[in-house]
Amino acid sequence: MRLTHQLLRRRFFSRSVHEVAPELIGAMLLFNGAGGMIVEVEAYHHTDPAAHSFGGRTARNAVMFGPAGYAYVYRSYGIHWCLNFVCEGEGSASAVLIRAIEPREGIAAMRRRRGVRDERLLCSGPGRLCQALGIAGVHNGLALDAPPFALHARSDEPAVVTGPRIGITKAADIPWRYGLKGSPFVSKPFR
DNA sequence: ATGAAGATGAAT
DNA sequence: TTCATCTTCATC
Repeated sequence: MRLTHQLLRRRFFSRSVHEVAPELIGAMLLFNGAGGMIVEVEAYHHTDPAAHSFGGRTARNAVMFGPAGYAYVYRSYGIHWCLNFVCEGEGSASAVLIRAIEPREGIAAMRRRRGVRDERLLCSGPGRLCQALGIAGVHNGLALDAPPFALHARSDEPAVVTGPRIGITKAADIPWRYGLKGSPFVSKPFR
């Protein structure tokens, strides 16, 4: 893989979550050398009733209230782990949920951790991609610009599509899911 | 102490 | 469509 493109630093994430989310489409996410291109994300602004931080600071969402550029990892449905990138200024408590990546690096390790061969089933979904990359609760609060994380800016501007979010009951109609147009690696098709 | 809901995924 | 699985948070 060519690493000619820029590493995403804290400044990249220190902006509105609605600017950062679409710009993450096409970026490269690596964790301990395994990962791929981000093809689907969801924006969670603190004013959004569906955001974990909406009801105020708790033990679980504390990282969301910290500075931008850190990983917020939480347990979903008692079984899965989900990865977010904290954005905006400290105290804003807004983040982007990483929902799917197109596998590029460390595919053998991903298959081993996931127990499936089909590349479309490796990282297409927030729980799946965490399992494939080996991301878990112990990684909550880690900086995104230092190992084991490595995030690289996209070199071209891809075609981005939007739609309502997945698995949301409150504010389900808010179209803050962003995806790479035509990608077969999104967790659910855009329409 | 208890209970209901939950930013999911896999099987049926 | 059902269900596994369990943390989190509000309520009693």
